[in-house]
Amino acid sequence: MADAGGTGTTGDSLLFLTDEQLRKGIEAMFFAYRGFTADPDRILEDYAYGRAHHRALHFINRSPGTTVTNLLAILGVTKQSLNRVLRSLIEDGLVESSVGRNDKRERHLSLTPRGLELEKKLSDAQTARMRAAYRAAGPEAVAGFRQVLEAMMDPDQRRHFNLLKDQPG
Amino acid sequence: MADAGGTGTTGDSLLFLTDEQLRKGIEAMFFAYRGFTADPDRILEDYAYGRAHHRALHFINRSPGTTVTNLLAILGVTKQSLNRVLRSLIEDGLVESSVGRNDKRERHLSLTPRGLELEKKLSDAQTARMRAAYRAAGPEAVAGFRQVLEAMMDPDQRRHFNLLKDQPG
DNA sequence: CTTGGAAAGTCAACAAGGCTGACTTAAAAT
DNA sequence: ATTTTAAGTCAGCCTTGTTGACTTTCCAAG
Repeated sequence: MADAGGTGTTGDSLLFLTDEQLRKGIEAMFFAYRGFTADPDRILEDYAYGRAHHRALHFINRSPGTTVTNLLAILGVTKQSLNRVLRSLIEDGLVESSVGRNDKRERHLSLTPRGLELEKKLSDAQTARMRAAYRAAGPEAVAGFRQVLEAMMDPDQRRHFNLLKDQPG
Repeated sequence: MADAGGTGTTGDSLLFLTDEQLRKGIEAMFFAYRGFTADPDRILEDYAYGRAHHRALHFINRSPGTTVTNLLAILGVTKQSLNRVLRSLIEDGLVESSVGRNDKRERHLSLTPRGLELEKKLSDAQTARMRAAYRAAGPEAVAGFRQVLEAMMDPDQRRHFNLLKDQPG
């Protein structure tokens, strides 16, 4: 923690590493995450679903045909937690679970037309805010935003994040 | 939604506003927020406290003497939710609640030495990750990170965020 | 001085969504 | 044939959010 205050002897400006700046970054994450989830949350109320359902819909849409095990690793929750959410989505006809071809133990998950519809509704709401923020901040700010977020992830999370990259979606 | 794909006629590069880029931003927020909370969460386990306790400690530390009403507005939860958390922190001697001078209905909240100690422990853990991420990404990336986060906030949240700015803390 | 309303706190009940632990079934791998 | 893996289920618990109803305290306006 030497020179964390940035007032030391390094000529290079490290003022962006002061405790005050870091604290503000923490607070920015807190307030921004609330905005980030606010719009989908409002929509989900009408469906008696929660954030957990949204996450499942998002990542199944993102990687159609993914297995339950893979989804568990991405979401970082227990099998029981995910199962509760998945069961209701399957019962309601938003998600389809099909037995694996090669390995019949696996279940491959995909969205039904109704599932795609809700996912799009949620995604549109969340993306609208994101787009406005991106547009307001500009491309260079967005690049920085993405760099810092990626650096904040745990290595495992970053691996999952990068595996999602550039998929045909 | 016109030209959201960025393949249209605008000569200006709007590739950072493609649906794919926005989706990646959403996923980056999700994975990064998990990293963001991971370290404090581990510490809180030892104290039988949760994230809600951490948030209360953080903002009381940030604005010593703040009132319950102000804290409610910042945290965006109900009085009952906050009260449960606050009560346990007061009972355990981490937070002090004192009757207001001018308005004796108000309670002014501040951290006790023990409260300061835990807040520092949590803050140090969270700040360490933040500092590493900032350092890895560099000052310009950090500026962009902050710009985008601020643009994502709801106006009310942004107001609270900016009121916290540059306090003597 | 009385009264209306704001601030704070409390009690009860409930829901979402995490968790652990124990257990079953089916199929793949050894 | 046995072990391991993938999936699913049941039961129970915790945290943290919610509503609604209610009390106490106290400022401020009529």
